[in-house]
Amino acid sequence: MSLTHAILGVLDARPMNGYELGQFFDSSAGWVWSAPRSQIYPTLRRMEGGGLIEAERQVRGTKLERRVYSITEAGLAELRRWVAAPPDSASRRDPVLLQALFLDMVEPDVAAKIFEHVIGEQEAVISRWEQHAQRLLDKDTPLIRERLGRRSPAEHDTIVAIKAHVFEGGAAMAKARAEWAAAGLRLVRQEQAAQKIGSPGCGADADE
Amino acid sequence: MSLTHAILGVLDARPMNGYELGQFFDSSAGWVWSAPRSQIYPTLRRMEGGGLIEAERQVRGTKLERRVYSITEAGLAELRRWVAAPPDSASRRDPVLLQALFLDMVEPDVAAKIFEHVIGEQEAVISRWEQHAQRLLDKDTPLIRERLGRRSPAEHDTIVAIKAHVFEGGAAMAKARAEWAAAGLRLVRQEQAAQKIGSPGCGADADE
DNA sequence: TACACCATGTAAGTGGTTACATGATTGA
DNA sequence: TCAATCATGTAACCACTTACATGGTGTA
Repeated sequence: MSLTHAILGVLDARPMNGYELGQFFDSSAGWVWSAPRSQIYPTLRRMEGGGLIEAERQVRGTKLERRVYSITEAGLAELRRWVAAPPDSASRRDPVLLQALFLDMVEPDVAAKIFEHVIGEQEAVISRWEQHAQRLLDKDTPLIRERLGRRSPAEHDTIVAIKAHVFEGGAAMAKARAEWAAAGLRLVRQEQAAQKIGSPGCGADADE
Repeated sequence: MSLTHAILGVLDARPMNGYELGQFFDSSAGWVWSAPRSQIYPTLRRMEGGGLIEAERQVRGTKLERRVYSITEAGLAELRRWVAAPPDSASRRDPVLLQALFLDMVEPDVAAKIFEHVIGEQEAVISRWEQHAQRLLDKDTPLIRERLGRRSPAEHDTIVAIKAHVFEGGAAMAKARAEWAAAGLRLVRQEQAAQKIGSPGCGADADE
């Protein structure tokens, strides 16, 4: 139940309603975890039932009600317990690796397109993660300010260093993936070249 | 529906029954994708219904029946279609990054233990992926032999190069993760040291 | 005859996605 | 008054996990 803990971690920075949480998870800040609102609202109700968070009803205008949730002592304890527990190594399935496993079944130029697609995608991901890491180091995101406001100034540098490190990690993983795809691209380009030389019967065949 | 395609990819090497597929997905070869048998059997039935695979009933002894599935022309076409299609970039949630995001909430030595745990775990993963990559390059796994048996010898080196590249990719991702965790460990160790110097009141406080 | 392995499933539950439903408030 | 945004949900579905159920076969 990672969503529960993601929500606890956000509400530890400041109280929010479901709508705001949804916006947050949609933003780049929520890149590490995300959830549609249809999952957020029921989860909040469940968490409230479990005593991890508590709601304060507010009314905008005359009728529009919103439920602003804050983390409780029990929620804080649960968050700390979960953070300190060894992460369970669930089998990480990777659809892209699975697809690449069968790339020998298609023409080299099709395989090349797949790798190029991955490279482009990952490059966008890298810059997004890195930008956010920098913003955190600069203490320049809406949430980090609020979060730091509740902590002693002596801790501030450590806190942003750890949070930024997570986003640098996301960038690092994306880089590894992009480099892997680039190597794959070189691999299929070689294959493509070998095919061109081999096919018009201009001699010098490899293994026969 | 990645499991469907994973199964198609395996059955393209040779016909198998559900039990064998289960064994395969449990083995290191199935590290890229896995599924419990409770998911495999219904999926096979669905795929048979869809005409992607066809079953041959075999009887061992007098009563024990097994259904050996082979890929059909339609299945092969679907596999090729899926392989050539651009991978959809589903938001990749990462529970470990999420957990690390809140590591500032616990004592530095607890955070250090988490990072150490990740490092140890990833190192085991790296060697497994790398070993399998090497076995593929050596054409030395049960499945790759059967797979190559159905392809022209001229293709063999390309095929194993691509498949091995996938496992090298898995290793590369795990390495990136291990390095990230190692950097995280250095980060919290620094913090730990700063805390020790700072706490007994021996002066030289940073930011005040 | 007992144990490891072969073989195929069902059922209940979780976490997440997609689509749909409803209505209030604010500002151009 | 119209559109964008605020606000909270329900329903159906999908992929996957965990637990349970059943029985045959080969061999020590």
